[in-house]
Amino acid sequence: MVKNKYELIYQDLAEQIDDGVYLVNSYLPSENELKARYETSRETVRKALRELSEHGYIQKVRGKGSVVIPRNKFDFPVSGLVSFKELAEKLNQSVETDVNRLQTVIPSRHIKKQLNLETDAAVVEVIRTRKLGGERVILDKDYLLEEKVTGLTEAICKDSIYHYLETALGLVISFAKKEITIEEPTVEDRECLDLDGFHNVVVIKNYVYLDDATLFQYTESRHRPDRFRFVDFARRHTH
Amino acid sequence: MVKNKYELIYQDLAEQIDDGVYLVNSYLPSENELKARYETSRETVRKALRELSEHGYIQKVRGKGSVVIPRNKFDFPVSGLVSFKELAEKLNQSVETDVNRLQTVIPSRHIKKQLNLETDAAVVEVIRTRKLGGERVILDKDYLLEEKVTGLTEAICKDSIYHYLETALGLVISFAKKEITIEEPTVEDRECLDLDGFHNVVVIKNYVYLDDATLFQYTESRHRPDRFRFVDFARRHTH
DNA sequence: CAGTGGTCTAGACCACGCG
DNA sequence: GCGTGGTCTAGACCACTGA
Repeated sequence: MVKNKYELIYQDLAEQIDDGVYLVNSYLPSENELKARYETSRETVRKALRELSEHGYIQKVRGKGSVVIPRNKFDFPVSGLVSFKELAEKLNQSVETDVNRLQTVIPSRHIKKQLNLETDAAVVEVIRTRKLGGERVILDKDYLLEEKVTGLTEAICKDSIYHYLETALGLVISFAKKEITIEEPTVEDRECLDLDGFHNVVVIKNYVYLDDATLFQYTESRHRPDRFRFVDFARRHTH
Repeated sequence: MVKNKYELIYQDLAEQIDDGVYLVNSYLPSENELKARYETSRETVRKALRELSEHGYIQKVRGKGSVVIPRNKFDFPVSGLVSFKELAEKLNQSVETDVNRLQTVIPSRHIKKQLNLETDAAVVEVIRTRKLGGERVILDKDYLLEEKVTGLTEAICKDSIYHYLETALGLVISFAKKEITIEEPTVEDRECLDLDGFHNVVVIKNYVYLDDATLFQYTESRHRPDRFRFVDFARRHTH
């Protein structure tokens, strides 16, 4: 697997920041210095720095340089489109997934609308509960276009759907639109989650798109409120 | 106010997408075509297209072109660091802000920790309630470094603090780290909000940084759950 | 095959920070 | 004035798409 030059520079610098080679509030070497060090052009260095900036590693200050900014390595990275399995690995928590349902269905009107379907294309419905510390705290309902996701099995759903799609099927997940709201629990929520005394659930609706800009998945992730946390890094855009 | 070339191209294309000149699922002109049309270099066109892509206007597909993707113009843009006033204008709702408190204080230990203060630097505390349709549904608690925000008045707080900082004081807000959780209402929440029967509040903690990478504001925004909605556009990052 | 976007280069000029 | 990052250019080569 050959990497791009800017990708190598990005990873090298990101690793050094994570390892404390460059401390928070200190400056990275200047662009000219990096250009010499990596034997490349300045635009290539700048591309790596741009990615570091977008991902919350550095802040560029005109006339001065690139400052390393604070970054909690173990934060919940929902905003970057991370799957539950990847997340669980980062958090290093005891987690478990139960597959309640896995079937191909003709989508209901509601699901057709969410997936923007004109025709009666078949849809794979996956319903899973996620346990943290033995309690069922997340209910995930996925609806995927069947034509794109052949060969889903219960074992795959217990592991990671994304991992399967990306490695086995070669699909490239590109972007998602996400919506977070607070709702009253449904009957299904009460059945599938250990809600104890909680009066609300946090609902995350996800519309996931592939590389070629086609919408191929709609997901509802329903969380018990005490176990929900969302962190985000946002840059201010003025246009 | 002179604009950069890529900024002009960005705005021109964004406007045309919003106006339906380029429809969802259709392609923008190719980079070479745009380069000729705007009489510029390809890298400059690419910079404009990169911004469109980051902001959820287009998806670039190799070998084919830039596809316009769906985008709800009136969505709640919390993720881009937008102030309540800017938001209210977009939503075109009847909104009102009450300033409950505006004072300079020696920060408590908790606030010092949030703002990462070593010394006893003075902090301006602003507490506001936001009304939507006559009901008090948001409680905003802001803590700003006093040395940076001289001259705050109640009238400014009723309008928009960000607007004052950016225009009158020339501060440049650059990025923020945000955390969303669900909590039990405090006594203060019960006093300041019309909670009716709601058992939870949505708490958004914001750590806001300036241009020069200094942390200068900590904000807690406490929402009644039925009036809370957060939407986000996220690209998948694989590194 | 021609056309598209992705990467990379070498160089130019500008705006800003700081001494 | 010097070093920093920000913008812009003209050109090269590659990888991918689709006819």
